[in-house]
Amino acid sequence: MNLERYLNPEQYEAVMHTEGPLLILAGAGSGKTRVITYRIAHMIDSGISPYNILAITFTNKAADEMRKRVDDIVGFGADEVWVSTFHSTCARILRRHIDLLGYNNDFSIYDTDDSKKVVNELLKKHDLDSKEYPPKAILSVISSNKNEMVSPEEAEKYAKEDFEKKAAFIYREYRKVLFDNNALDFDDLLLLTVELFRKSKDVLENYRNRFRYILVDEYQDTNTVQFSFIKLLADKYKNLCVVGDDDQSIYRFRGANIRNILDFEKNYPDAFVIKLEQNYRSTENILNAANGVIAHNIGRKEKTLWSKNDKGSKIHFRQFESAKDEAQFVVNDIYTKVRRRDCMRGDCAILYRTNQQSREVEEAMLRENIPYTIVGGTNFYSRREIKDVLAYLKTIANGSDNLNVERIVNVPKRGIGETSLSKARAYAENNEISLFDALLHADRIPSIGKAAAKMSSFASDICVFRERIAEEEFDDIPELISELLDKIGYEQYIKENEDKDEAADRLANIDELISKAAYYEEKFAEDNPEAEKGPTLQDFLNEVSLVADIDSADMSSDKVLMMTLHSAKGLEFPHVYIVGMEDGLFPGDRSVMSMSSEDMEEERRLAYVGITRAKEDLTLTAASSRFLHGRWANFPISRFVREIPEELLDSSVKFKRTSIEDVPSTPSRFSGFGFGNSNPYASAKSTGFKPAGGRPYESTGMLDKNKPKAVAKVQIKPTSQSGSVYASGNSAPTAPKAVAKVPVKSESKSSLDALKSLSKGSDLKSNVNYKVGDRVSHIKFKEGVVTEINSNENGTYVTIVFDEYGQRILDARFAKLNVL
DNA sequence: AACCTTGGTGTTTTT
DNA sequence: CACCAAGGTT
Repeated sequence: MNLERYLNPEQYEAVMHTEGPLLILAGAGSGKTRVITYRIAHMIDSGISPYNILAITFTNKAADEMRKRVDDIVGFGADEVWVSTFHSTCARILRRHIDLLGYNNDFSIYDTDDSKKVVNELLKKHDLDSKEYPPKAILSVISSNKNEMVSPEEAEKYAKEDFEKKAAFIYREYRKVLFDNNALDFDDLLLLTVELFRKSKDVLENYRNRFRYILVDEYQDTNTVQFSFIKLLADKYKNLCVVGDDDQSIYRFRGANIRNILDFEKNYPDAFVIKLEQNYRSTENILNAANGVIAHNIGRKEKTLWSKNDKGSKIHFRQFESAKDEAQFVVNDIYTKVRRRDCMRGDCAILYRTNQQSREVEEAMLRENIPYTIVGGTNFYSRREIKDVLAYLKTIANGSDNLNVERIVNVPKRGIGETSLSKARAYAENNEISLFDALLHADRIPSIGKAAAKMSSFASDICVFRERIAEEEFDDIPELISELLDKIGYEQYIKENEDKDEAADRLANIDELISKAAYYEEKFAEDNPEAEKGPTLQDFLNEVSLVADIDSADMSSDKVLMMTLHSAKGLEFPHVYIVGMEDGLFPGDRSVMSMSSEDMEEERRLAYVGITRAKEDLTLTAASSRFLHGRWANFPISRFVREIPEELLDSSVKFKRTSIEDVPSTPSRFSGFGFGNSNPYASAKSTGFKPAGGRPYESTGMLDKNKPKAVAKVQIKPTSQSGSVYASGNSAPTAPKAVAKVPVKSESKSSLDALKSLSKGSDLKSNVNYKVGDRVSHIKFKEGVVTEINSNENGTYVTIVFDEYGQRILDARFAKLNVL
């Protein structure tokens, strides 16, 4: 490999320095990923066994990408490198050895919701008022204690005020409950792995010898327990390379300790330090804007990013009257750029401080029919139907998990109510058995009556699945899930208890889960070419518990991306919009009011991260007032905008509101169709057009849920050459030109729901892109031939004869079929 | 036992 | 506003 051709001198040095502790201070856009991948490739090339390399990345997505890129360079061995996140790495280690700590290897992983439930129950049990002791606050105490490796006993000892004492007490109880349920929360994964290493020298020695070369990306965001984990592993060979940028440390709230990177040279006195300061990503203007902002932080490692890139255009800044105008401006701007062929939709990202800000922008996107993807928000895996199914799977895997048993024991309804359940609970507690075991032998519970039969039938159904897994009767996890759903009648339960749209949504999500399982099976087979068996149920549960929102984001289809500034870390886009640049929002209330310089500096780093995502074009927007926390409030322009050197901004009205007439608009788009037609005032408010007479914009037209009977005339217009119609989520492949009359349902909870169901209506129809006789492929059932397509009032159903699975009738809305 | 209404509450960011 | 929890009703 002639590496010098591909790397600058500093990068080259970092790649070649494979032995001993190494700190790479990599400024934003300085080719960090390039260095890491070439470094791993070089190591493999120079004879180091890929089996001895551990690379910790921040997300699973980054891990997959890194493996792929290494593979592209060396062509072999990349799949033997252990690349994954802290949490996944620890989960894998614990699945093998946690019995040494008294847990069972089939442990469940609890998410934040689960943890919150446990805390709530504990508060109730000990008669503590949840107002005086907010579960959220308690949880954050528990979490930071775990991150700092403080035991409940120590926490109780050091607690001074009443709240601290009670929190420490709940912490102790919480640990007990999780242990009894054989469950681990996110923090436990790290903490218990460190405990394991300290307890078992054999296990530690084993992993030390395995991971002789360790690489940690995004090192500025590691917390104390992660630091210990790495230090324990690396202490024998000391081949530890950490990569990071202290200016991009944005996870203090979850325990990240910026001192880990600032003090690296103190912890490893013989550490070699390399600074990467040449930026290859952004225009000079963008880079200077970022430098101008971050310069206001003190106590950073001194570095100056520079670039040979062009100046580029200036930073655009606009302030609007409301968040709605702001959103409309951004959406119009993207529309215009795309139409002018300045860029593709997928080149544009809209970033915001808080997830709820996505709402206003999403509405504008839907109004203009621009395809988009929202990363994050309500996590797929925290949806009710998904949690239900996963709770069944977790119960099958781990019978001690009372929390998940409670969730599903009467879902779908099987007539097991609170009274009989509390008897079962009491029985379990008195006999020191799990709730599940109590249910299984419900006939032994005193005075329980006819609920006993229902309970034991529920429990034995679960047991049957357990046995069948042990007997290897299921080919794969999708099959297991499908049979489970059949057995418990989940689909029927959803259809009976939700209205049609909602039911369709939920069933689509379940279908998505099955697809994810199928995809995971494939990925597992690729990653473990030697494996004779597929992944276990525990493997799958690991995977789904530890996915980040960003991991499953589809970046390749041409859609505008919307995400929080946090999620955008590590990514780059030609065109970046940051909305909500307001003091009080960004920087947030807390940091403004508390005036804690640490909070404020972290917000500023977040601004720095946001700005440096942009390659060519950066647009910052603000609203002078917005509806927040249930009321209208006024917001001044963010100090971070003011910290950008004035000459870099394009706006002549820099600190004045852009009046609505100044919003550049694209008139042709709004003539003839669109929501605006049904109400000129709504149109005016959202697009910047004033209706004749200049009346004030008080009406929100059909988007107002107080006018439920409104009928919107919508033309779904093709927005690309291929003529696709889009909604959030999956794109649909055909282009109906028809004008659809869609009633806005009175139950619509919000204007957003109304808009969504409108675009979904068109989406569903257009989803059928195949006809009788077509050969199609399905993610689970592989290939087959369409023999029949039927529509009735419930929807469209496709009959397909699959090569391997025979005839199936699938709901056209959910089946993801590709024409071959 | 299941459903519906009301009221009170909270509000960053995420594995 | 939007979500959840508790209480009252069928």
